[in-house]
Amino acid sequence: MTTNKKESTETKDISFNPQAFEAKWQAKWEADKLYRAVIDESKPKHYALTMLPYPSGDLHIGHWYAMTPSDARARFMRMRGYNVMFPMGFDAFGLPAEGAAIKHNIHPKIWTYQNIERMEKQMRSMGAMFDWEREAISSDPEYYKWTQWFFIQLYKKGLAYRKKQAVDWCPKDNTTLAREQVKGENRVCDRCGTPVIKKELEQWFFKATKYADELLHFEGMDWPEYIKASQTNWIGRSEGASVIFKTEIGDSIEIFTTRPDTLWGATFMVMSPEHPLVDKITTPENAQIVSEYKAEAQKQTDIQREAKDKVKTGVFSGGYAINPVNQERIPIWVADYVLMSYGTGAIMAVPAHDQRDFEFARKFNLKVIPVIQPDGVTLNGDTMEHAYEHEGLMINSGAFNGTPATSDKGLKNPAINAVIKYLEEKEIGKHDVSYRYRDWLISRQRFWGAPIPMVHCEKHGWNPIPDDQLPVLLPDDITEWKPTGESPLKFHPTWKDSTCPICGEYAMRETDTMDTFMCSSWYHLRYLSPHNDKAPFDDAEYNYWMPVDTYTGGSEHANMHLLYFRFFHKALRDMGITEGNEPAIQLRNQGMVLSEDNSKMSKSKGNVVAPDVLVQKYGADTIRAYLMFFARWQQGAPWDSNGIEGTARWIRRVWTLFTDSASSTPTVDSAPSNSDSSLDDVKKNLRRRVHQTIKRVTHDFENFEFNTIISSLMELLNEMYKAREAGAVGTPEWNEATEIYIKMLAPVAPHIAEELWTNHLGKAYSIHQQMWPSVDESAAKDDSIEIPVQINGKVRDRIIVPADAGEEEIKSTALASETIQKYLEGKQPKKVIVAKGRLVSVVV
RNA sequence: GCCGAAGUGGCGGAAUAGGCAGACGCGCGCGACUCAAAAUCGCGUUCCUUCGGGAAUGAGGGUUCGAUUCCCUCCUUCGGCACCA
Repeated sequence: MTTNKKESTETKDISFNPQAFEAKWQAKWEADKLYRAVIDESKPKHYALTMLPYPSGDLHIGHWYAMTPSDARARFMRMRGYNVMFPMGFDAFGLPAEGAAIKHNIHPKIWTYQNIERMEKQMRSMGAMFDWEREAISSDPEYYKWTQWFFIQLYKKGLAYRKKQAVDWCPKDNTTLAREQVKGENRVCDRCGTPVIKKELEQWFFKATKYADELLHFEGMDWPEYIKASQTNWIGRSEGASVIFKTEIGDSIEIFTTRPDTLWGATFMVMSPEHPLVDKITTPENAQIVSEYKAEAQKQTDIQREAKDKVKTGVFSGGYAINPVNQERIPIWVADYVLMSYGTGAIMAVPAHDQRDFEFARKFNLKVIPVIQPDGVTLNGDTMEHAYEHEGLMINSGAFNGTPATSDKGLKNPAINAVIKYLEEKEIGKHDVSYRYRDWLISRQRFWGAPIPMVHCEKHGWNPIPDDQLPVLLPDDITEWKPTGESPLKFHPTWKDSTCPICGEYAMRETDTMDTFMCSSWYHLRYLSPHNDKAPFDDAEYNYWMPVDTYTGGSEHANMHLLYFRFFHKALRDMGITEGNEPAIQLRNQGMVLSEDNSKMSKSKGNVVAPDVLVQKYGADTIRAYLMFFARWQQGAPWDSNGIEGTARWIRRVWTLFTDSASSTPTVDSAPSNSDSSLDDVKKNLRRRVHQTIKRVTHDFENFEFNTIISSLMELLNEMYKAREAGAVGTPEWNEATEIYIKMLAPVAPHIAEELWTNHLGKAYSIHQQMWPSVDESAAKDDSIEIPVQINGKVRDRIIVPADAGEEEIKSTALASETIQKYLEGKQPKKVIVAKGRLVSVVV
C-alpha cells in the first residue's frame, strides 16, 4: 500500500485505500451536521429507531449487523425525501457494571462511562447517520430523573403498587426478576442462565395486566408474525366463566373454568396447597396429612412441581363443597397440580372431560360422570380410559341436556354460552377471562439502576419523592459492592435517610432500584429532547416525530422489552402523556451472526469476530455491505471470513471502475466490433439494466431484503464492466449509469460513495443530500425477450420475440421453430398455451 | 401437546398474482499474467448419464398444459407457550 501511495503522489490516488477517506468524511459530515434531524413540516417524517446497546465494553459484530443495515435503510428513506431521525444512545444501567465494580473495585459509573466513550468511537467508525445531538444515556441523572418521574406518574395513577408475594429470584445475580426474565422449562435467569428460586418478598409492581387484553391487539401494526404470536402466547388469554362454589361450612370458593358447560360433571374440587382457605376447610381428622402435604409442596421447586410427566399427588381435606348447579356434595382435595399463580388457585374438577382431573380421579377413586356425549359412543364414567375432551351433546345436565358443545372457545360455543347465561341469571357465576400474564415486577436489589423514588414513613406509609427533589441521585461514595441479596444502597451510612413529604418527619428511602427495562421503555421518547429539564420530552417534537415508523432490533426481546415498551406507551397514553395506541408501527428483527462453527459467539469461547480488526483491514463500507449481503438479514447465518473477500472484491471493483482513467479508453484487443450500431445496442442495454436495477433495489430496500440489493448492484457493476469494454465510457448513458450507481451505493457504502461523487466525479457535496434515482419505465422495458417453449412441460427450445408481441405472434414463432417441429414429429399439438412474455407450453 | 417461522447445489442464498430452478457471492477446478507467489483477469462448477437424454427445491399424494410457489398428509429444524383449569 505504501508503494501505491508513492506512485500516485503527482496524480489522483486511484488505489483503493478506505482508511484515506473514511475518517475524513465522518468528521466532515459531523462538522456539517449532515444528519442532524430537526423538525421540518415541509417534509414527511420518518423515525427510524434501532435498539440501543448496553455499554458492555466493545462493539461486536452483532451490533454492526443490527445497526448498519438499519442505517442503510434509514439513509435510503432519507434519499427518498423523508426527513429521517436515526438516533442512538445507551441502555447504561445494569448488572455487568456492578460485576466490574466487585471484580476491579471500580465504581460502576466510571466503568460504564469509559465503555460508552469507547463504543461511541467504534460506532462512529460505522459511518452511520446517527444524530449524536440526540444521544440519550439512561444512567445520566438528566435521563433517570424522568425515569423516576414516570414511576411516580404510574404510582399516582394506581399502576405502580407494592405487594408481598412469592417472586422469582436469581441466586447468582442476587436480585428478583420479572416473570418475563425467567426463561424456558428450566426456569433460568434470562441474564445468566442460573435456575431461579422463589422468595416471599414485598416488591414494587407495575399493573401491566390491566392492559392484557389490549396488548393482544395488533391492528395496524406491521410486526413480524412470530413476535405477535409469541406475545399472544405469553399473555395467554383464556375465556370462560368464574363460578362460586360454597363449602358446607359456608365459605365461598371462586373458581375459573374454560368449560362451564361441564359444571354438572364436577365431582370434586381441588385447591392449591397455598390457597388461603385450605386450613379453614381442612377437618381436624385430616389436618395432619394436609399440613404434611403443604410442607412437602413448599420444599419442591417450581420445576419439580410443574414437571409435565409427574404423577399426580394430593390429599383429601375432609371438607365438602356444594356444586351450585345440581347441589351435589363434592369433596375438596388439596393437590399441587393446581397452581396458586393462575386463576383463583382452586378448580372444579371434571374428570370425565379433563385429562388431568381424570388421572387424579382414577388415582384416588373419585366419581367420574360424563356430561358431554360424543356422537355414536356412550361414555361410561366407570370404565372410560381417558377424559373425553372433544365435542358432543350435553347430558346429565338437567335442562341443558341436548345442547351442542362444539370445539369453539368461549361464548362462541353454544353450550358454554347457554350455561354462562344461566350462571349469570342465578348469580352464581359470570363470563370471565383469565390470563397467564403477570404484573411486571420492577424492584431490583442492585445498585446500578434508577433508584425507586419512594420514601417510607412510619406514620404515612409510602409516598413519592416530590418532583422538585428529582432525581434521586445514586451516591458516588459507595465502597462495598458485594451482593448480599439487598441493594448496596441499603448499607450506605446516610443515603437512605430522608423526610416524609407529608409530615416532614424521618422517612426511609426505598433502596431498591428499577429494572433497567423500565429505562428502555421510554428511551425513544427521550431522543425527542434529550436535554429537556422541564419535561421528559417536548410536545412539538413528539407531535412531529412519533410514532416510530421503523423499529429494528433483536427478536430475543419479543416478550420482554417489546412488551414493556407497548405497555408503557399505553399507560402513558392513559395519563395523557402520549397519543396513539402503539409506540412503533413497523418492526423488523435481524437474525443472529453465529460464529464460523455455527455456535453462538461468546467471549468465553473466544470465537467473537471483532469489527475493529475488520474495519482496519477492509474499511467500514465493505463490512457494511458484507453484513447486508451474506445472509437474509432477518434470519442471520454463521460468519464466513472467506466470504467477505467477495464483497471486498466488489467494493474494489466499484472503486476501480469509477476512478481508473483507463476506463475511458477501451483496450484494443478486447473490444469487439466497434460499429455504431453495436455501440447503440450496448448503450441501450446499459440504460435498461440501470433502470431495472433501480426498480429492484428500491423494492428490496423497502422490504428489508438487503442481500439482493447487493447482488443487484454486483450484477449491474458486471454489466458496466462489459459496457466499458464495448466502448460506452463517456457517453451520456455511461454518465447517467455512473451517477445512478453511486446514488444507489450511497446508503450501503456511504464513504466510498461520497469520495467517488465529490472527489472523483466532481459533483456537489454531498451524495447524501441527493434524491434517490427514479425509474424511467420506458428505458427499463425490454425490446425483445427470450422465452422458453415447453413440450409437455419440458423446455425444448427458446425463441426470441419482441417484448410487446401478441399471443398469436408468439405462438406462430414458437411453432415455426425447427427444434419444436422436430419434437412434434408432424403431430398436431392438442393445445398451445401462451403465457405472454413468459413461456409457451405445447401439449401433444 | 398447542401457537408461529422455515426446509432449494459442498456453503450463504436467488427465483413465489403458478411459467426457463440454482441469480449474486463463497468454495472448488482449469487457464492467462508472474522466475515464483499473492493480487488481478478469463472460463467452468446441482446430480446421474450409454452424451440421446434423464432426475432434482425435506417425504408422499392432489389440483394444473405447467408447482420451489396453491391444497392435503407426514417428517425435520428453529422460536414461543405448556399440569394455565
